[in-house]
Amino acid sequence: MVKEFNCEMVQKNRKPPSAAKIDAPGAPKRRGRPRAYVPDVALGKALDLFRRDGFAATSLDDLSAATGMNRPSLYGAFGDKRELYIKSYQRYRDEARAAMVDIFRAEAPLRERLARIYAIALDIYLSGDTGPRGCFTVMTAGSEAVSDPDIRAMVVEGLTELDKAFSICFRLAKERGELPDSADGTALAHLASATIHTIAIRARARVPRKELEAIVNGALDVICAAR
Amino acid sequence: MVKEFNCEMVQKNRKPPSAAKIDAPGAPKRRGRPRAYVPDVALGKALDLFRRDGFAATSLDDLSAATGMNRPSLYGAFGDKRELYIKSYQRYRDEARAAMVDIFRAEAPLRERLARIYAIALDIYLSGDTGPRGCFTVMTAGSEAVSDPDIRAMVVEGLTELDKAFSICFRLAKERGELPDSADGTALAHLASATIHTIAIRARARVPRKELEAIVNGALDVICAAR
DNA sequence: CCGATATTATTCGAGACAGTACAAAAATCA
DNA sequence: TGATTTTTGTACTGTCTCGAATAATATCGG
Repeated sequence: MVKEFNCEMVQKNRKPPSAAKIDAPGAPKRRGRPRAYVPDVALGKALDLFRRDGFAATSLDDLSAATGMNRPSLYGAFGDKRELYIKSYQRYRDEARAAMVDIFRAEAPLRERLARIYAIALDIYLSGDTGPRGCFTVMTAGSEAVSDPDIRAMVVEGLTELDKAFSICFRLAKERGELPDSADGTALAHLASATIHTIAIRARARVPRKELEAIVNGALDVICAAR
Repeated sequence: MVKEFNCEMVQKNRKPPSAAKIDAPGAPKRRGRPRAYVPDVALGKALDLFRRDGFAATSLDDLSAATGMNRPSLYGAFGDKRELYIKSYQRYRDEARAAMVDIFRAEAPLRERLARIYAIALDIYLSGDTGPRGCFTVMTAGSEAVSDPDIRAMVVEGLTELDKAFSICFRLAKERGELPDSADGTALAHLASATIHTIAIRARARVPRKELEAIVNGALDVICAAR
């Protein structure tokens, strides 16, 4: 049974901000025993695990083994399992955003811009040593988002951020005359997001990249011919 | 850590077909102590739980409580947790198919047929006492499909079944002159499936029905205007 | 009525789980 | 050097987990 998170109780028993004070770049010399890990790479390893197995199927022992940190260090650095999941998700979003943001506004023609976005998305979704990792937003929507309001809020934000990026992309295309003014930019953006979602899901089911690319190309044919 | 299912070993230790012999309709009188449960409704309860919490976060105790069957009865009727999950998924697919199959081939005009499909999909995805249950195929793709080949095969089958249903729907529309011959039925089918997937995901994130309907309407505008 | 059969109910056990307590270790500051 | 601070490593707790073993119960065939 998934417990609803009782925010009041939980927060009362938790130290205020605590966990994971990342060292400022202008190193003011930390005091005690030095860390045996690099918080950033440890968070990356945790993200890998969560993306592969999901929240419930990932144990703290797994995370401990993958990060090389023992359990108390994990708590000290990132808080409990849920906090670590949230931080992992934020990290995922930051990476995905960084990989795509420039392309949405690039000078290239619409179709090329979109094609590059989908190529990067496929890279993200199909990567992974043990199998395709899919889209963390989509996976989180399917699992934790229903019962955990905070996580749900982040997922909704992730979904709408993508919608908006596509919207801006299509508005730009209309200004550049690549799409007629009559085209419904919002509807096209939702279709573009939907195409992202469908390839993320199919990637998880190990549908080969060639097929996913064919789906993307078909979608781009329809979207770029909108009137 | 999610264990890969070792089919050989597992199947070797398991009684041949065993579990869940559903009573034939022409009741030949069962022999021993009568069941205190109706297998079909118990399976429905199990499906509800799995849809809400996913495989990993649903315990046998939860299932036992929800079905009213104690653990040994669960095993006797459905096998272990994984088998129960698989049977639940098959049940879900059967129900979804039954709810939609007639509409795909109905005489109504294309847009109306599609609108009715999406209305039913939204009913399925938004229903649930404790929150929207989403699409079980999508949720399973996000979780178990990567590591479990059998489950993955069922998920792929579910995805392609929907693609094919939409394909047939669009072929019919072309025959009826509702779409030009030049329209790419396969691409449109994938877009239609993508729209199903995106509303399933957003439903899980508690996006309200009105917004989902707006997304559907926008998608139908584009799809039905294809040339 | 008695035996066979099939289900239920109780209980157990070995292991995994999340989270914490505590002492040892390694660095800085004085 | 010695005191302080922070992290590490080990061990522990109580709970939950799945699956199975056992015994009690209820129906049917004869």
